[in-house]
Amino acid sequence: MNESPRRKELTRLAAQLFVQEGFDRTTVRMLAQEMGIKSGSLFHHFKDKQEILAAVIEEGTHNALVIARRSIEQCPAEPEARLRAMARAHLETLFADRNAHVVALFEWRRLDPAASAHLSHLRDAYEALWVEVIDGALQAGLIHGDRFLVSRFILGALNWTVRWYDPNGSRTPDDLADELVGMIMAR
Amino acid sequence: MNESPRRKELTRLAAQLFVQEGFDRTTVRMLAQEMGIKSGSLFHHFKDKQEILAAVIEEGTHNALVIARRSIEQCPAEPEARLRAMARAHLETLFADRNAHVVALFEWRRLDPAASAHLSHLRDAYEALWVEVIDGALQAGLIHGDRFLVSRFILGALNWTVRWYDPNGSRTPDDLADELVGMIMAR
DNA sequence: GTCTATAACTTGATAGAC
DNA sequence: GTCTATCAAGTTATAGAC
Repeated sequence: MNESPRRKELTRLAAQLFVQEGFDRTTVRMLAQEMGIKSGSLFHHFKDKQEILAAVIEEGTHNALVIARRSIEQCPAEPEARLRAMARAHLETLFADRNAHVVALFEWRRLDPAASAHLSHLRDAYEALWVEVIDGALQAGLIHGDRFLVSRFILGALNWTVRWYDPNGSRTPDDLADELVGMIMAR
Repeated sequence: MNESPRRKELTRLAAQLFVQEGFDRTTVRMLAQEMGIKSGSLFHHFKDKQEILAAVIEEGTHNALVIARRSIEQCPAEPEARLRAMARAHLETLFADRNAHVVALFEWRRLDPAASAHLSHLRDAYEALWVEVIDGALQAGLIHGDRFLVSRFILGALNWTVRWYDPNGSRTPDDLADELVGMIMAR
């Protein structure tokens, strides 16, 4: 993979537009303008528009995986702390980090089959990490339910925050994460 | 509002395509073909593409509201039954009913400001119904947390099922609803 | 690495006949 | 209510100069 600093910078700008407008409504002209170049020059860095999307989604998923791993390594080994750390990490990559993870979650369907197949191992690794942490919480009796469904519900609740959460409001992403974990914990 | 049977039928078909392809990628030619007419004829029924989206979203949100109201009227008045009924109704409109509610949830942002303003009362009424039911569950000590956040998390978990749930699998939408309610209930 | 210019095509929408 | 024919504008992507 091409990993020039220039390309990384352009990928970051693309992620921002993809979140604001959606992939389909974002034109190469809009991308070029945001990057301060003309639309023709874009294709020196990316083969086509699809490749820009793939680059954004790869970065977003990779970031999420790295940050989540780091978070659970650095936190106490208790199931509750690990669950909280995962939820916090997820919202951190969604709101505090760049927008790439949001694009990965909401525009995955727009990837062509080849790119999707190539990147699915990253997504699978991230979801496996979640299931692992949730398994720990289940075995500790902290939460209850089916491991698969619990993961899906928690991730759904977290992902949907993109649609309503206002980062300029009074609550921090960490507050949200803690509230969600509190909601599902047996008392 | 124009409510001819023909227009209703076309709206139903549009909803299906909007779910499959997304609003932006669905062209008026695709819509026309699905409806068995030519693209020019479409504009006899709808002023423009935006109006088709507005019609779909209005129907989807209206349906969701009607079905949810009926569900909690017909179920026992206990907080747990009502919560369960709301979750089941939500997934019913998402999967068993037509696709219009899915479009309402995932393509709301594509509405122009005028249409969004005109339809927001429907969405607000639906969300108010949720908050009402959740308030009951909170007061009964069935669940715990902030009423606003709990509503958002539950709706997020339910909405995101669209992205992973396979209606042809072994679980029914009702199973999902019950599992979700079970997950958040204090024991 | 960026520019200009443009090819090749698709888009939403209209006009007028039937 | 549907058709055909078509328009104007916008789309992705390419070619070759600098």
